[in-house]
Amino acid sequence: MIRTHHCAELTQAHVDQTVSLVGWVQGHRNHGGVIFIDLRDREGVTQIVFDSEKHLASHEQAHVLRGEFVIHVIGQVVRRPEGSENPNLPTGRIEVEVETLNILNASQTTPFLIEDDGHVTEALRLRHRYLDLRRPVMQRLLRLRHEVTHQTRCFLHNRGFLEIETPILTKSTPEGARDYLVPSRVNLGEFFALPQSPQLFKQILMIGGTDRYYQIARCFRDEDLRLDRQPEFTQIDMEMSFVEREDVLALSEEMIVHIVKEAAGVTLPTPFPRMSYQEAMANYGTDKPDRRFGLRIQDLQEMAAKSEFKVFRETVEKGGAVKALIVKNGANLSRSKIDGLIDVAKGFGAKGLAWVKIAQDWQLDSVIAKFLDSAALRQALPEAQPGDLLLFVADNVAIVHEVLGRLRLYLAEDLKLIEPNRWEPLWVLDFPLLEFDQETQRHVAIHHPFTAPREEDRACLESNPLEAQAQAYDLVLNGFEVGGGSIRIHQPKLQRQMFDLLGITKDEAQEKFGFLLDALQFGAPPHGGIALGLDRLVMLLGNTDSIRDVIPFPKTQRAQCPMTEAPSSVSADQLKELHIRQCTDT
RNA sequence: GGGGCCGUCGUUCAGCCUGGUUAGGACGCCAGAUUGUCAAUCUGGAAGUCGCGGGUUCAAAUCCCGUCGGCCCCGCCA
Repeated sequence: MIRTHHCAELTQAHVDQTVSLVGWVQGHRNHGGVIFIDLRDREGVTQIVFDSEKHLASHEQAHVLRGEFVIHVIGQVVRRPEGSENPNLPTGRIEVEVETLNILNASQTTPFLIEDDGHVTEALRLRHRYLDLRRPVMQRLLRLRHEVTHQTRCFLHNRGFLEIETPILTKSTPEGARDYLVPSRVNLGEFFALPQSPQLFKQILMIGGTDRYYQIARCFRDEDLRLDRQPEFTQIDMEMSFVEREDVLALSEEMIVHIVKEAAGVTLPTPFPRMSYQEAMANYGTDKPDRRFGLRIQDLQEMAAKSEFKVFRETVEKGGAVKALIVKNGANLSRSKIDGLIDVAKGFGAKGLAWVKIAQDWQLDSVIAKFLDSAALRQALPEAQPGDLLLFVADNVAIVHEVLGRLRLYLAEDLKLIEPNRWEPLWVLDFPLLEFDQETQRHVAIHHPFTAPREEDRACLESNPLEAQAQAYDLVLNGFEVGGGSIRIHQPKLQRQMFDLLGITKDEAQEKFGFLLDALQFGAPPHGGIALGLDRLVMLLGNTDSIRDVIPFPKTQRAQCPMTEAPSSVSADQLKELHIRQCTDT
């Protein structure tokens, strides 16, 4: 070993020892007769000193050192002179007087400084990710991610789960996201698909008698990117046999609490609150409510129906909805600020945004005040008080929820309603099984086609399938969907019925999912599971605002890697071997 | 496919609205000075096709059009 210690290790206890350190030159402070350098490695920083009076040769050598040179030094640990300790550094009470300097590698001047608060554009960071990763912030996030996966493995191992790998080269499936395709040279004209999730394999594993499976599984979806979405991402994927919904919820809740506590030191409030999908939509306008702040959506249907305000009354008469947000102490917002909110609401799809300031004694201050009955409003909104601002949207229910749901998040950000270090996990339950897709004029599964309906809804699958509820559940943390799962269909007859409802013919079903239908006929156990979004979870725990910060080598929004410049064109020979011809449609 | 913001020395920003000096600051870089710094300091210096292309104009970093790239959002993400 070249080194005897890492760069965050030395303390007063090591004084007088001769040590050997390696690392990167973080900065140099040249005082003439003495040169200070911060030596950095993964663990931290130690100050090393080149003193011309003590070690003239190494001091002479040290003049060539520049940022990010890789060096090896041997020297004595000494206590720093009185008054020159650095309390901000764990190693700040000591330094190493260098006797021998060995330059292991030089470095060009870096395109940006290796420091946490360096203002650098992300594009440049990604192009030189090897430099970006040297920053302590990134080291911290890499380590956090490792801790999360490590704790996951510890927990699930102790609960009897087996870690099992499933294929990366697999079969394209018709439903869901776009597949990434991989041509097969051996089977010309045919393609593998990269898995969107290991869904079918984990079900097959249950049928294979594995009982409890998990995998830190890479998943691929060829869809557009967002700040919390990458084309390849990682799921903590798990499945259990002979379980009901409560079993999966209980075990995954316990697991999350364990991981988050052990990996990040965060204590989540337990038990996790639960909310139906209907409740989430009605109160928060989304299926992933951020409950770190209030600002719940208020229903004003009754009041609006009787209102003299034509927009409200006619909306109700036409079957629409009228709902509102109560902005606490919002009456002091300026008119121009409110005009800004109106524009924001329009941007979210609203035709308009009515507003009312509640003044002293429930006097209403608004351009529509004369149409509104203060007493009726007061009765409809028991939580509202003088000093508050009311924001109304009247439209069809879907738009009202969309607009108020997004406006709610906008206001939380804008008015700084979210206290830091607050954690709000939430189970969202009772999802509908199906929804009707106007575009294709057919039913589509809300979760996926293998999700079981509630037992009591089996009958209405035939008569009124849109009424059926799924045995599905989502885990929401601070407004992000960090997990989802369901109890699966384990009876072939029900699975066929489901495919029928989705408009998948028998032939199609057999061609695409035949192996599952076959397997279900040979004694498939009841089973269910869940998949957690590892990247999103680490992003939240790491208190960073982009999924790219917790993926070592992420893609940009155009799904490219700035460092490797993937994807790239390939040689004509490679294509020829695969019998692939490129056509350029213009 | 659509909407929004952004692009200026190595980096990060100002300048652009209201066209007109030599495009400016900070950090970094280079050279010199300096024995207790840790955002070291002091002195001096180098460094810019103003993303790219076209247009308007006597004159474009600045106005207009297009295009490329980055980010955010809608669609999409069973």
